[in-house]
Amino acid sequence: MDGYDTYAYEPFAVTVDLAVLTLREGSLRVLLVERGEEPYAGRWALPGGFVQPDESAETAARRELAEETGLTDASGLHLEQLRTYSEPGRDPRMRVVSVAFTALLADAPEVRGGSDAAQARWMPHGSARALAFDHDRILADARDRVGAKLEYTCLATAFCPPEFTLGELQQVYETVWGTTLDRPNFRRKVLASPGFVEAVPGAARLTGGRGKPAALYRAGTATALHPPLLRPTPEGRPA
Amino acid sequence: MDGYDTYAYEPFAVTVDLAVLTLREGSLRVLLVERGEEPYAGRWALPGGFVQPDESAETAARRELAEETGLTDASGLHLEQLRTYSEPGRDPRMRVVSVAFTALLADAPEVRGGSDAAQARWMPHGSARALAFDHDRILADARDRVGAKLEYTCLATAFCPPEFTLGELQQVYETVWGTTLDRPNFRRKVLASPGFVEAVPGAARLTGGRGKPAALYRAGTATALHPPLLRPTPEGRPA
DNA sequence: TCAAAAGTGTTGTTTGTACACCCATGC
DNA sequence: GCATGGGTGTACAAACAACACTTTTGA
Repeated sequence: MDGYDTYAYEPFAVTVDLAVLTLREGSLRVLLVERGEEPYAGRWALPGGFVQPDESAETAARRELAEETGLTDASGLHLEQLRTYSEPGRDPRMRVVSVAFTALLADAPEVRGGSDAAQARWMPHGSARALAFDHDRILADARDRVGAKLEYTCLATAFCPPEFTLGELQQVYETVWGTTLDRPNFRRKVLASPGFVEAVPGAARLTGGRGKPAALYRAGTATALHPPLLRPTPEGRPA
Repeated sequence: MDGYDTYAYEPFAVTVDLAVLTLREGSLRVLLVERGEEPYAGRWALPGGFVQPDESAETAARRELAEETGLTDASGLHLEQLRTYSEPGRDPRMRVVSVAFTALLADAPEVRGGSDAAQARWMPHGSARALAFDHDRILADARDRVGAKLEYTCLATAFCPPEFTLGELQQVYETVWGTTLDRPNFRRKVLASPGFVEAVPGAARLTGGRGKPAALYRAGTATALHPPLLRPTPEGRPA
Protein backbone atom coordinates (compact mmCIF):
# COMPACT_ATOMS: atom_id res chain seq x y z
CA MET A 1 0.00 0.00 0.00
CA ASP A 2 1.71 3.10 -1.16
CA GLY A 3 1.23 6.18 -3.21
CA TYR A 4 -0.82 8.17 -0.82
CA ASP A 5 0.48 11.32 -2.38
CA THR A 6 -1.58 10.57 -5.44
CA TYR A 7 -4.93 11.10 -3.83
CA ALA A 8 -6.48 10.82 -7.23
CA TYR A 9 -7.84 7.41 -6.33
CA GLU A 10 -11.13 6.32 -7.71
CA PRO A 11 -13.96 5.52 -5.32
CA PHE A 12 -15.13 1.93 -5.43
CA ALA A 13 -18.22 0.37 -4.01
CA VAL A 14 -17.28 -2.59 -1.84
CA THR A 15 -19.78 -5.37 -1.35
CA VAL A 16 -19.88 -8.83 0.11
CA ASP A 17 -21.39 -11.89 -1.57
CA LEU A 18 -22.18 -15.05 0.34
CA ALA A 19 -22.24 -18.62 -0.81
CA VAL A 20 -24.20 -20.12 2.07
CA LEU A 21 -24.12 -23.89 1.86
CA THR A 22 -25.94 -26.52 3.81
CA LEU A 23 -26.98 -30.15 3.50
CA ARG A 24 -30.59 -31.10 3.34
CA GLU A 25 -32.15 -34.38 2.33
CA GLY A 26 -28.85 -35.67 1.11
CA SER A 27 -28.11 -32.86 -1.28
CA LEU A 28 -25.93 -29.80 -1.14
CA ARG A 29 -28.03 -26.64 -1.08
CA VAL A 30 -27.18 -23.03 -1.54
CA LEU A 31 -29.07 -20.05 -0.23
CA LEU A 32 -30.28 -17.80 -3.03
CA VAL A 33 -32.35 -14.65 -3.10
CA GLU A 34 -34.49 -13.41 -5.94
CA ARG A 35 -33.51 -9.97 -7.07
CA GLY A 36 -36.21 -7.34 -6.88
CA GLU A 37 -34.57 -4.74 -9.07
CA GLU A 38 -32.54 -4.15 -12.18
CA PRO A 39 -30.11 -5.26 -13.19
CA TYR A 40 -30.96 -8.92 -13.22
CA ALA A 41 -34.42 -8.28 -11.76
CA GLY A 42 -36.20 -11.58 -11.15
CA ARG A 43 -32.95 -13.54 -11.36
CA TRP A 44 -31.55 -15.56 -8.50
CA ALA A 45 -28.42 -14.29 -6.84
CA LEU A 46 -26.20 -14.93 -3.86
CA PRO A 47 -27.18 -12.87 -0.83
CA GLY A 48 -24.95 -9.94 -0.07
CA GLY A 49 -24.76 -6.19 0.03
CA PHE A 50 -22.71 -3.12 0.64
CA VAL A 51 -20.03 -2.89 3.28
CA GLN A 52 -20.74 0.01 5.60
CA PRO A 53 -18.06 2.57 6.50
CA ASP A 54 -17.64 1.31 10.04
CA GLU A 55 -17.50 -2.43 9.49
CA SER A 56 -15.16 -5.02 8.05
CA ALA A 57 -16.19 -7.30 5.23
CA GLU A 58 -16.66 -10.10 7.76
CA THR A 59 -19.00 -8.00 9.85
CA ALA A 60 -20.89 -6.90 6.79
CA ALA A 61 -21.30 -10.50 5.70
CA ARG A 62 -22.90 -11.50 8.99
CA ARG A 63 -25.14 -8.45 9.01
CA GLU A 64 -26.34 -8.92 5.45
CA LEU A 65 -27.10 -12.54 6.04
CA ALA A 66 -29.18 -11.69 9.07
CA GLU A 67 -30.99 -8.90 7.26
CA GLU A 68 -31.80 -10.79 4.12
CA THR A 69 -32.53 -14.21 5.48
CA GLY A 70 -32.81 -14.06 9.26
CA LEU A 71 -29.79 -16.33 9.80
CA THR A 72 -27.59 -15.37 12.72
CA ASP A 73 -24.38 -16.54 14.26
CA ALA A 74 -26.39 -18.35 16.83
CA SER A 75 -27.42 -20.75 14.08
CA GLY A 76 -23.87 -22.17 14.17
CA LEU A 77 -22.70 -20.28 11.15
CA HIS A 78 -19.19 -20.91 9.86
CA LEU A 79 -17.96 -17.98 7.79
CA GLU A 80 -14.76 -17.76 5.81
CA GLN A 81 -13.37 -15.64 3.00
CA LEU A 82 -13.38 -17.19 -0.43
CA ARG A 83 -11.74 -14.55 -2.59
CA THR A 84 -12.33 -11.08 -3.96
CA TYR A 85 -13.83 -10.46 -7.37
CA SER A 86 -12.79 -7.18 -8.87
CA GLU A 87 -13.01 -7.38 -12.65
CA PRO A 88 -14.20 -4.08 -14.10
CA GLY A 89 -17.58 -4.61 -15.69
CA ARG A 90 -18.78 -7.37 -13.37
CA ASP A 91 -21.54 -4.95 -12.42
CA PRO A 92 -23.05 -3.22 -15.47
CA ARG A 93 -23.53 0.12 -13.78
CA MET A 94 -20.66 0.90 -11.52
CA ARG A 95 -17.33 -0.20 -10.20
CA VAL A 96 -18.00 -2.81 -7.57
CA VAL A 97 -15.38 -4.88 -5.80
CA SER A 98 -16.89 -7.81 -4.01
CA VAL A 99 -15.40 -9.83 -1.19
CA ALA A 100 -16.95 -13.28 -1.47
CA PHE A 101 -17.48 -15.55 1.52
CA THR A 102 -18.30 -19.18 1.97
CA ALA A 103 -20.68 -19.87 4.82
CA LEU A 104 -21.47 -23.33 6.13
CA LEU A 105 -24.52 -24.17 8.12
CA ALA A 106 -25.62 -27.27 9.97
CA ASP A 107 -29.35 -27.21 9.62
CA ALA A 108 -31.22 -25.26 7.01
CA PRO A 109 -33.75 -23.14 8.85
CA GLU A 110 -36.60 -21.72 6.86
CA VAL A 111 -35.56 -18.43 5.38
CA ARG A 112 -37.62 -15.38 4.62
CA GLY A 113 -37.07 -12.65 2.12
CA GLY A 114 -35.63 -9.53 3.67
CA SER A 115 -34.97 -5.91 2.97
CA ASP A 116 -33.94 -6.08 -0.66
CA ALA A 117 -34.69 -9.65 -1.51
CA ALA A 118 -38.04 -10.57 -2.99
CA GLN A 119 -37.67 -14.06 -1.62
CA ALA A 120 -34.99 -16.34 -0.28
CA ARG A 121 -34.69 -20.05 -0.94
CA TRP A 122 -32.51 -23.10 -0.40
CA MET A 123 -31.71 -24.31 -3.91
CA PRO A 124 -30.02 -27.64 -4.70
CA HIS A 125 -26.50 -26.85 -5.79
CA GLY A 126 -26.97 -28.54 -9.13
CA SER A 127 -29.97 -26.50 -10.17
CA ALA A 128 -28.49 -23.14 -9.23
CA ARG A 129 -27.59 -21.81 -12.65
CA ALA A 130 -27.70 -18.57 -14.59
CA LEU A 131 -27.36 -16.49 -11.47
CA ALA A 132 -27.03 -12.73 -11.53
CA PHE A 133 -23.66 -11.04 -12.04
CA ASP A 134 -20.71 -13.44 -11.82
CA HIS A 135 -22.38 -15.44 -9.09
CA ASP A 136 -22.25 -18.68 -11.07
CA ARG A 137 -18.52 -18.50 -10.91
CA ILE A 138 -18.41 -17.52 -7.24
CA LEU A 139 -20.64 -20.43 -6.38
CA ALA A 140 -18.50 -22.84 -8.39
CA ASP A 141 -15.37 -21.53 -6.69
CA ALA A 142 -17.01 -21.96 -3.29
CA ARG A 143 -17.95 -25.53 -3.98
CA ASP A 144 -14.48 -26.39 -5.22
CA ARG A 145 -12.91 -24.84 -2.18
CA VAL A 146 -15.18 -26.61 0.24
CA GLY A 147 -14.58 -29.94 -1.46
CA ALA A 148 -10.84 -29.44 -1.24
CA LYS A 149 -10.88 -28.25 2.35
CA LEU A 150 -12.77 -31.32 3.49
CA GLU A 151 -9.62 -33.24 2.69
CA TYR A 152 -7.17 -31.45 4.90
CA THR A 153 -9.21 -29.50 7.44
CA CYS A 154 -11.92 -30.25 10.00
CA LEU A 155 -14.38 -28.18 7.99
CA ALA A 156 -16.89 -31.01 7.68
CA THR A 157 -18.07 -30.50 11.26
CA ALA A 158 -19.34 -27.06 10.23
CA PHE A 159 -22.06 -28.84 8.26
CA CYS A 160 -23.12 -30.75 11.36
CA PRO A 161 -25.20 -29.79 14.40
CA PRO A 162 -23.34 -29.37 17.73
CA GLU A 163 -23.71 -33.08 18.42
CA PHE A 164 -23.60 -35.48 15.52
CA THR A 165 -23.00 -39.11 14.65
CA LEU A 166 -20.13 -40.41 12.57
CA GLY A 167 -22.68 -41.49 10.00
CA GLU A 168 -23.82 -37.91 9.63
CA LEU A 169 -20.24 -36.75 9.30
CA GLN A 170 -19.64 -39.34 6.62
CA GLN A 171 -22.70 -38.15 4.73
CA VAL A 172 -21.17 -34.68 4.60
CA TYR A 173 -18.15 -36.07 2.80
CA GLU A 174 -20.19 -38.27 0.53
CA THR A 175 -22.60 -35.53 -0.45
CA VAL A 176 -20.01 -32.85 -1.13
CA TRP A 177 -17.65 -35.19 -2.94
CA GLY A 178 -20.34 -37.16 -4.70
CA THR A 179 -18.72 -40.45 -3.74
CA THR A 180 -19.35 -43.25 -1.31
CA LEU A 181 -16.89 -44.12 1.43
CA ASP A 182 -16.26 -47.31 3.32
CA ARG A 183 -17.88 -46.86 6.72
CA PRO A 184 -15.48 -48.86 8.89
CA ASN A 185 -12.45 -47.19 7.35
CA PHE A 186 -13.99 -43.73 7.54
CA ARG A 187 -14.75 -44.18 11.20
CA ARG A 188 -11.23 -45.31 11.96
CA LYS A 189 -9.63 -42.42 10.12
CA VAL A 190 -11.79 -39.84 11.83
CA LEU A 191 -11.19 -41.28 15.29
CA ALA A 192 -7.47 -41.53 14.59
CA SER A 193 -7.24 -37.81 13.78
CA PRO A 194 -6.58 -36.15 17.12
CA GLY A 195 -8.81 -33.15 17.69
CA PHE A 196 -11.17 -33.82 14.82
CA VAL A 197 -14.07 -35.08 16.92
CA GLU A 198 -14.51 -35.86 20.59
CA ALA A 199 -16.98 -38.32 22.00
CA VAL A 200 -19.97 -37.17 24.01
CA PRO A 201 -19.86 -39.71 26.85
CA GLY A 202 -22.84 -41.94 27.08
CA ALA A 203 -24.87 -40.14 24.46
CA ALA A 204 -26.51 -41.94 21.58
CA ARG A 205 -29.17 -41.24 19.05
CA LEU A 206 -31.27 -43.19 16.60
CA THR A 207 -30.72 -42.03 13.09
CA GLY A 208 -32.96 -43.66 10.53
CA GLY A 209 -35.65 -44.70 12.99
CA ARG A 210 -34.15 -48.17 12.76
CA GLY A 211 -30.85 -49.70 13.59
CA LYS A 212 -28.46 -49.44 16.46
CA PRO A 213 -28.33 -46.02 18.11
CA ALA A 214 -25.17 -44.16 17.15
CA ALA A 215 -22.74 -42.58 19.55
CA LEU A 216 -22.59 -38.81 19.49
CA TYR A 217 -19.57 -36.63 18.90
CA ARG A 218 -18.73 -32.97 19.10
CA ALA A 219 -16.35 -31.00 16.90
CA GLY A 220 -12.85 -31.15 18.34
CA THR A 221 -10.39 -28.35 18.78
CA ALA A 222 -8.19 -29.05 15.78
CA THR A 223 -8.68 -27.15 12.53
CA ALA A 224 -6.19 -28.95 10.33
CA LEU A 225 -6.28 -32.64 9.52
CA HIS A 226 -2.96 -34.48 9.63
CA PRO A 227 -2.93 -36.85 7.92
CA PRO A 228 -5.59 -35.66 5.48
CA LEU A 229 -8.69 -37.57 4.53
CA LEU A 230 -8.12 -37.90 0.82
CA ARG A 231 -11.02 -38.36 -1.52
CA PRO A 232 -10.88 -41.49 -3.63
CA THR A 233 -9.10 -40.63 -6.88
CA PRO A 234 -11.64 -40.75 -9.69
CA GLU A 235 -9.77 -42.72 -12.33
CA GLY A 236 -7.89 -40.45 -14.68
CA ARG A 237 -7.51 -37.47 -12.41
CA PRO A 238 -4.26 -35.69 -13.28
CA ALA A 239 -3.32 -36.48 -9.70
CA MET B 1 -24.92 -8.17 -4.05
CA ASP B 2 -28.14 -6.35 -3.56
CA GLY B 3 -29.57 -3.12 -2.35
CA TYR B 4 -28.74 -0.93 -5.28
CA ASP B 5 -31.69 1.25 -4.45
CA THR B 6 -29.79 2.50 -1.46
CA TYR B 7 -27.18 4.43 -3.34
CA ALA B 8 -25.99 5.82 -0.07
CA TYR B 9 -22.91 3.62 -0.24
CA GLU B 10 -19.67 4.87 1.16
CA PRO B 11 -16.69 5.22 -1.16
CA PHE B 12 -13.74 3.04 -0.30
CA ALA B 13 -10.21 3.17 -1.53
CA VAL B 14 -9.18 -0.21 -2.88
CA THR B 15 -5.53 -1.16 -2.87
CA VAL B 16 -3.42 -4.22 -3.49
CA ASP B 17 -0.59 -5.42 -1.25
CA LEU B 18 1.95 -7.95 -2.42
CA ALA B 19 3.90 -10.50 -0.45
CA VAL B 20 6.56 -11.30 -3.04
CA LEU B 21 8.58 -14.29 -1.94
CA THR B 22 11.69 -15.85 -3.33
CA LEU B 23 14.54 -18.08 -2.25
CA ARG B 24 18.04 -16.78 -2.14
CA GLU B 25 21.08 -18.28 -0.49
CA GLY B 26 18.99 -20.85 1.26
CA SER B 27 16.63 -18.45 2.95
CA LEU B 28 13.14 -17.25 2.25
CA ARG B 29 13.14 -13.60 1.27
CA VAL B 30 10.38 -11.10 0.93
CA LEU B 31 10.39 -7.98 -1.19
CA LEU B 32 9.94 -4.84 0.88
CA VAL B 33 9.91 -1.17 0.06
CA GLU B 34 10.79 1.68 2.35
CA ARG B 35 7.97 4.15 2.71
CA GLY B 36 8.78 7.70 1.72
CA GLU B 37 5.82 9.39 3.35
CA GLU B 38 3.58 9.45 6.36
CA PRO B 39 2.12 7.47 7.79
CA TYR B 40 4.86 5.01 8.62
CA ALA B 41 7.49 7.12 6.80
CA GLY B 42 10.81 5.33 6.84
CA ARG B 43 9.21 2.01 7.76
CA TRP B 44 9.37 -1.04 5.57
CA ALA B 45 6.18 -2.18 3.89
CA LEU B 46 4.90 -4.62 1.33
CA PRO B 47 4.81 -3.17 -2.16
CA GLY B 48 1.37 -2.25 -3.43
CA GLY B 49 -0.85 0.62 -4.40
CA PHE B 50 -4.21 1.77 -5.55
CA VAL B 51 -6.36 -0.15 -7.95
CA GLN B 52 -7.22 2.01 -10.95
CA PRO B 53 -10.79 2.35 -12.23
CA ASP B 54 -10.18 0.28 -15.34
CA GLU B 55 -8.27 -2.65 -13.90
CA SER B 56 -8.87 -5.68 -11.73
CA ALA B 57 -6.96 -6.25 -8.53
CA GLU B 58 -4.83 -8.83 -10.35
CA THR B 59 -3.91 -6.36 -13.05
CA ALA B 60 -3.17 -3.70 -10.48
CA ALA B 61 -0.91 -6.09 -8.61
CA ARG B 62 1.20 -6.77 -11.70
CA ARG B 63 1.37 -3.11 -12.59
CA GLU B 64 2.38 -1.98 -9.12
CA LEU B 65 5.04 -4.59 -8.91
CA ALA B 66 6.53 -3.48 -12.20
CA GLU B 67 6.34 0.19 -11.24
CA GLU B 68 7.85 -0.13 -7.81
CA THR B 69 10.44 -2.77 -8.39
CA GLY B 70 10.85 -3.42 -12.11
CA LEU B 71 9.65 -7.01 -11.85
CA THR B 72 7.52 -8.18 -14.75
CA ASP B 73 5.61 -11.26 -15.72
CA ALA B 74 8.48 -12.24 -17.93
CA SER B 75 10.45 -12.91 -14.75
CA GLY B 76 8.31 -16.01 -14.24
CA LEU B 77 6.05 -14.43 -11.68
CA HIS B 78 3.42 -16.57 -10.01
CA LEU B 79 0.63 -14.42 -8.61
CA GLU B 80 -2.30 -15.54 -6.51
CA GLN B 81 -4.82 -13.96 -4.19
CA LEU B 82 -4.22 -14.36 -0.50
CA ARG B 83 -7.20 -12.65 1.10
CA THR B 84 -8.74 -9.24 1.55
CA TYR B 85 -8.08 -7.10 4.60
CA SER B 86 -10.88 -4.72 5.35
CA GLU B 87 -10.85 -3.85 9.05
CA PRO B 88 -11.80 -0.22 9.58
CA GLY B 89 -8.81 1.58 11.01
CA ARG B 90 -6.14 -0.49 9.32
CA ASP B 91 -5.11 2.76 7.64
CA PRO B 92 -5.04 5.67 10.09
CA ARG B 93 -6.38 8.22 7.65
CA MET B 94 -9.00 6.71 5.45
CA ARG B 95 -11.06 3.68 4.69
CA VAL B 96 -8.88 1.36 2.68
CA VAL B 97 -9.77 -2.15 1.64
CA SER B 98 -6.76 -4.09 0.49
CA VAL B 99 -6.67 -7.19 -1.66
CA ALA B 100 -3.49 -9.02 -0.69
CA PHE B 101 -1.58 -11.24 -3.09
CA THR B 102 1.14 -13.78 -2.73
CA ALA B 103 3.71 -13.70 -5.50
CA LEU B 104 6.38 -16.34 -6.00
CA LEU B 105 9.51 -15.79 -7.96
CA ALA B 106 12.28 -18.09 -9.08
CA ASP B 107 15.30 -15.89 -9.01
CA ALA B 108 15.59 -12.66 -7.12
CA PRO B 109 16.63 -10.01 -9.60
CA GLU B 110 18.06 -6.83 -8.25
CA VAL B 111 15.27 -4.43 -7.50
CA ARG B 112 15.24 -0.70 -7.66
CA GLY B 113 13.10 1.78 -5.84
CA GLY B 114 10.26 3.09 -7.94
CA SER B 115 7.65 5.79 -8.07
CA ASP B 116 6.63 5.93 -4.44
CA ALA B 117 9.21 3.70 -2.83
CA ALA B 118 12.37 5.22 -1.44
CA GLN B 119 14.11 1.89 -1.93
CA ALA B 120 13.23 -1.73 -2.48
CA ARG B 121 15.00 -4.69 -0.94
CA TRP B 122 14.91 -8.46 -0.55
CA MET B 123 14.68 -9.03 3.17
CA PRO B 124 15.08 -12.41 4.87
CA HIS B 125 11.64 -13.48 6.01
CA GLY B 126 12.74 -13.77 9.61
CA SER B 127 14.02 -10.23 9.89
CA ALA B 128 10.99 -8.61 8.31
CA ARG B 129 9.25 -7.24 11.38
CA ALA B 130 7.41 -4.12 12.47
CA LEU B 131 6.20 -3.43 8.99
CA ALA B 132 3.82 -0.59 8.18
CA PHE B 133 0.05 -0.99 8.53
CA ASP B 134 -1.05 -4.60 9.10
CA HIS B 135 1.65 -5.92 6.81
CA ASP B 136 3.21 -8.10 9.48
CA ARG B 137 0.04 -10.06 9.57
CA ILE B 138 -0.35 -10.20 5.81
CA LEU B 139 3.18 -11.51 5.49
CA ALA B 140 2.61 -14.13 8.17
CA ASP B 141 -0.59 -15.23 6.44
CA ALA B 142 1.24 -15.46 3.13
CA ARG B 143 3.96 -17.62 4.59
CA ASP B 144 1.47 -19.94 6.25
CA ARG B 145 -0.48 -20.29 3.06
CA VAL B 146 2.57 -21.03 0.96
CA GLY B 147 3.80 -23.60 3.45
CA ALA B 148 0.44 -25.34 3.40
CA LYS B 149 0.07 -25.23 -0.36
CA LEU B 150 3.43 -26.89 -0.87
CA GLU B 151 1.85 -29.99 0.62
CA TYR B 152 -1.01 -30.45 -1.76
CA THR B 153 -0.25 -28.37 -4.85
CA CYS B 154 2.59 -28.08 -7.34
CA LEU B 155 3.34 -24.57 -6.10
CA ALA B 156 6.96 -25.36 -5.30
CA THR B 157 7.91 -25.16 -8.97
CA ALA B 158 6.96 -21.47 -8.90
CA PHE B 159 10.08 -20.91 -6.80
CA CYS B 160 12.24 -22.60 -9.42
CA PRO B 161 13.63 -21.41 -12.75
CA PRO B 162 12.09 -22.91 -15.92
CA GLU B 163 14.52 -25.83 -15.72
CA PHE B 164 15.56 -27.10 -12.33
CA THR B 165 17.02 -30.10 -10.58
CA LEU B 166 15.24 -32.21 -8.01
CA GLY B 167 17.76 -31.03 -5.48
CA GLU B 168 16.68 -27.46 -6.06
CA LEU B 169 13.04 -28.45 -5.74
CA GLN B 170 13.81 -30.20 -2.49
CA GLN B 171 15.54 -27.09 -1.18
CA VAL B 172 12.34 -25.16 -1.77
CA TYR B 173 10.48 -27.50 0.54
CA GLU B 174 13.23 -27.57 3.11
CA THR B 175 13.62 -23.82 3.21
CA VAL B 176 9.95 -22.97 3.43
CA TRP B 177 9.16 -25.70 5.92
CA GLY B 178 12.36 -25.33 7.88
CA THR B 179 12.92 -29.08 7.88
CA THR B 180 15.17 -31.54 6.14
CA LEU B 181 13.82 -34.25 3.92
CA ASP B 182 15.20 -37.61 2.91
CA ARG B 183 16.56 -37.15 -0.60
CA PRO B 184 15.82 -40.61 -2.04
CA ASN B 185 12.28 -40.59 -0.72
CA PHE B 186 11.64 -37.04 -1.85
CA ARG B 187 12.77 -37.88 -5.35
CA ARG B 188 10.53 -40.91 -5.53
CA LYS B 189 7.45 -39.05 -4.31
CA VAL B 190 7.94 -36.24 -6.77
CA LEU B 191 8.49 -38.55 -9.72
CA ALA B 192 5.50 -40.65 -8.69
CA SER B 193 3.19 -37.62 -8.80
CA PRO B 194 1.97 -37.47 -12.39
CA GLY B 195 2.18 -34.00 -13.84
CA PHE B 196 4.30 -32.51 -11.08
CA VAL B 197 7.55 -32.41 -13.04
CA GLU B 198 8.61 -33.68 -16.43
CA ALA B 199 12.14 -34.61 -17.39
CA VAL B 200 14.10 -32.52 -19.85
CA PRO B 201 15.63 -35.29 -21.96
CA GLY B 202 19.38 -35.46 -21.90
CA ALA B 203 19.85 -32.27 -19.97
CA ALA B 204 22.02 -32.06 -16.90
CA ARG B 205 23.64 -29.40 -14.82
CA LEU B 206 26.29 -29.15 -12.16
CA THR B 207 24.95 -27.66 -9.00
CA GLY B 208 27.50 -27.06 -6.31
CA GLY B 209 30.47 -26.99 -8.66
CA ARG B 210 31.13 -30.51 -7.49
CA GLY B 211 29.34 -33.79 -7.61
CA LYS B 212 27.45 -35.64 -10.28
CA PRO B 213 25.56 -33.41 -12.72
CA ALA B 214 21.86 -33.47 -11.95
CA ALA B 215 19.10 -34.19 -14.45
CA LEU B 216 16.87 -31.26 -15.30
CA TYR B 217 13.12 -31.06 -15.00
CA ARG B 218 10.39 -28.68 -16.02
CA ALA B 219 7.16 -27.90 -14.18
CA GLY B 220 4.47 -30.33 -15.27
CA THR B 221 0.89 -29.58 -16.18
CA ALA B 222 -0.76 -30.61 -12.93
CA THR B 223 -1.64 -28.04 -10.29
CA ALA B 224 -2.84 -30.33 -7.54
CA LEU B 225 -0.76 -33.02 -5.88
CA HIS B 226 -2.47 -36.35 -5.27
CA PRO B 227 -1.28 -37.83 -3.06
CA PRO B 228 0.06 -34.83 -1.18
CA LEU B 229 3.61 -34.39 -0.03
CA LEU B 230 3.06 -34.06 3.69
CA ARG B 231 5.56 -32.26 5.83
CA PRO B 232 7.02 -34.31 8.64
CA THR B 233 4.83 -33.79 11.71
CA PRO B 234 6.76 -31.75 14.26
CA GLU B 235 6.12 -33.72 17.43
CA GLY B 236 3.11 -32.41 19.27
CA ARG B 237 1.31 -30.84 16.35
CA PRO B 238 -2.44 -31.13 17.00
CA ALA B 239 -2.37 -33.32 13.90
C1' DT C 1 -37.45 -62.85 12.68
C1' DC C 2 -36.04 -59.56 9.56
C1' DA C 3 -34.10 -55.22 7.91
C1' DA C 4 -31.37 -51.43 8.93
C1' DA C 5 -27.82 -48.94 10.82
C1' DA C 6 -23.75 -48.95 14.13
C1' DG C 7 -19.61 -50.81 15.29
C1' DT C 8 -15.38 -54.42 15.35
C1' DG C 9 -12.02 -57.62 13.29
C1' DT C 10 -8.99 -59.40 9.83
C1' DT C 11 -6.20 -59.79 5.84
C1' DG C 12 -3.46 -58.59 1.88
C1' DT C 13 -1.54 -54.73 -0.42
C1' DT C 14 0.33 -50.39 -0.75
C1' DT C 15 2.91 -46.71 0.91
C1' DG C 16 6.33 -44.57 3.73
C1' DT C 17 10.77 -44.42 6.21
C1' DA C 18 15.28 -45.09 7.19
C1' DC C 19 18.93 -46.45 5.70
C1' DA C 20 23.08 -48.54 2.86
C1' DC C 21 25.10 -48.23 -1.31
C1' DC C 22 26.80 -46.89 -6.18
C1' DC C 23 27.79 -43.01 -9.75
C1' DA C 24 29.91 -38.94 -11.72
C1' DT C 25 32.30 -34.89 -11.19
C1' DG C 26 36.01 -31.14 -9.38
C1' DC C 27 39.90 -30.56 -6.73
C1' DG D 1 41.96 -40.32 -3.79
C1' DC D 2 38.41 -37.90 -1.62
C1' DA D 3 34.79 -34.84 -0.87
C1' DT D 4 30.43 -33.55 -2.82
C1' DG D 5 26.09 -33.97 -4.62
C1' DG D 6 23.07 -37.19 -7.74
C1' DG D 7 20.75 -41.43 -8.07
C1' DT D 8 19.24 -46.61 -6.88
C1' DG D 9 18.01 -50.58 -3.85
C1' DT D 10 16.08 -52.66 0.09
C1' DA D 11 13.88 -54.05 4.32
C1' DC D 12 11.01 -53.06 7.94
C1' DA D 13 6.93 -50.69 9.62
C1' DA D 14 2.88 -48.16 9.23
C1' DA D 15 -1.21 -47.08 6.79
C1' DC D 16 -4.98 -48.25 3.74
C1' DA D 17 -8.76 -50.81 1.30
C1' DA D 18 -11.86 -54.35 1.09
C1' DC D 19 -14.93 -57.10 3.15
C1' DA D 20 -16.71 -60.49 6.75
C1' DC D 21 -18.78 -60.29 10.92
C1' DT D 22 -21.26 -58.88 15.39
C1' DT D 23 -24.50 -55.69 17.88
C1' DT D 24 -28.65 -53.17 18.76
C1' DT D 25 -32.58 -51.21 17.58
C1' DG D 26 -37.78 -50.82 15.18
C1' DA D 27 -41.24 -53.18 12.73
